[in-house]
Amino acid sequence: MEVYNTIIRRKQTFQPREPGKIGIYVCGPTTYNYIHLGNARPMVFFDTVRRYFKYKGYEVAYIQNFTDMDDKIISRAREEGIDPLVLAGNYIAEYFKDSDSLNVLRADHHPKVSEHIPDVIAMVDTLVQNGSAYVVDGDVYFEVKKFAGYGKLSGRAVEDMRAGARVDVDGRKRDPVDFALWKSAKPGEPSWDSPWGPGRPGWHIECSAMSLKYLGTNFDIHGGGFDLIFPHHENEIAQSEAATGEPFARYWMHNGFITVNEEKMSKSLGNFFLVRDILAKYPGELVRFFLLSTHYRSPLDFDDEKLSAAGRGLERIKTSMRLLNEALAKPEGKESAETDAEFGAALDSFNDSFEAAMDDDFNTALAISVIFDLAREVNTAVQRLGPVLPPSLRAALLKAKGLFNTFNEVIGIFKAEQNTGEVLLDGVPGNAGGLAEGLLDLIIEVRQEARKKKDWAVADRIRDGIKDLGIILEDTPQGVRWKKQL
RNA sequence: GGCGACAUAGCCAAGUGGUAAGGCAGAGGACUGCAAAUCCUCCACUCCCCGGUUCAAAUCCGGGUGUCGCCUCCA
Repeated sequence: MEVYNTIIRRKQTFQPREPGKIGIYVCGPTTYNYIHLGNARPMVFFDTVRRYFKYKGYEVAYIQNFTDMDDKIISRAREEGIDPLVLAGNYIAEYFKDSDSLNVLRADHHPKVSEHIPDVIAMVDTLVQNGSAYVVDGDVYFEVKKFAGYGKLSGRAVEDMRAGARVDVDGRKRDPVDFALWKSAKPGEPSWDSPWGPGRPGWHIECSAMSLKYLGTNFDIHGGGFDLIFPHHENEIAQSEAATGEPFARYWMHNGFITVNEEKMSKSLGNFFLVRDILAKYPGELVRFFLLSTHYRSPLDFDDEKLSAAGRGLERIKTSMRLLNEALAKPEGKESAETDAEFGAALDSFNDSFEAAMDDDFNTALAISVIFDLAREVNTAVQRLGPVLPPSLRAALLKAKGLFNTFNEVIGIFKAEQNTGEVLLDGVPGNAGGLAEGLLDLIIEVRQEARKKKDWAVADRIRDGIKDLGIILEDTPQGVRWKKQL
């Protein structure tokens, strides 16, 4: 399979460090707020990468960190008058609520900086000892000019960076491009003891320390958003390779941005959408589907209309699943001569197409188009079906169902239980749901009686009225089907 | 200023040398009491513009225009 590697700027045949095993490290959020859609893209995308490798039979170690200690967390905690780690912990809990909604599986480890201070200190110490870093008044800086390969990921020359430095130079640094490994604590700031005095880790060092701890050197995939290429990942490479003397990561994968009105969505621009707020209006699977419907390296513009349009497409796939299950529920009947042989044959090609798409740098947009092709094929086969199901068609439908499930295992856009089309009413679990559904069944029954009497005025009034409440009724030869409006 | 990415129909979006996937919207038809859902048909002589290479280019090369991003915390 081919994977685009940022460090060489082109696709490359993927070869894991060890056959059959893959280690992935993805940079997670700084937890001082709820996550926004821009954070969700790498979560969903790399989750899909991980799912696909598993599907391919690899043993995957998937690590995603939380930055639970940094300047923004400290200032936010100060505003709210609570302990920074408590604040960060709260948002980590909220993070998981959102990631669950997006069908993102838990990582094998979710390391936090605050719990890896000894690892960070050991690494910084190594860098100081071997001359890659220097200490100034309790701060420790990495000396960029000591690392010959600096700039290899982002394709920049150190000279250019000096020329373009926009920020006031910290006079204590030997060179403007040097960056902090350890920051001494100002009065009142949380801190840990270290050989250089009380302080806390710089931003970049945590990812180096934790990825190396869990995955070792030269691990397979390091991922994150495009904006992390420089300086974050560039610095990670420098400090990691300077510390270990070995290659850091083999493949660097970076997802493109979510934009709003063609502008980058970001916390600093203030034009971000919280996942939480989007989830209040749209199902998590739809958000996930939307995020995967564009190739991960392309920018993705977000607005309600685009999400809705994607929703109508997703609905088509779900409808197909529902029709498929309805057909499978029919009693078995006689083999009919005209059973569509092409159907079975067409099915065979879908799995190959799906894998080919995913093998080509995780082309989820193309992979999803294969799901649409499958849906059409299923719908066509089911369309002319009578009251009974011939055995050969049953076999083919079961095969199609297996394909849907396989694809879904990777893409993760619907939950298995939802395949039947049994959609729960909004926010009414348990008894209340039973009540709501009971009322719904009753009103449908009444409407059927009206239809029997050809009282179309009453029948239509019920259908229209119920639609305003968000329930769509569909009359079919087999009876009435209802579903929640998206 | 330095570095980089992208430009495909009304919209979203695949496609990196062989003659334009898929989805949404739209038009017509089948089905339906009418709808909905579903199916069938149609919907880019053309891929930002201009040159070039080639038997052949949306795809490669050169130039131009436009948009976006990184260089500062950011996924």
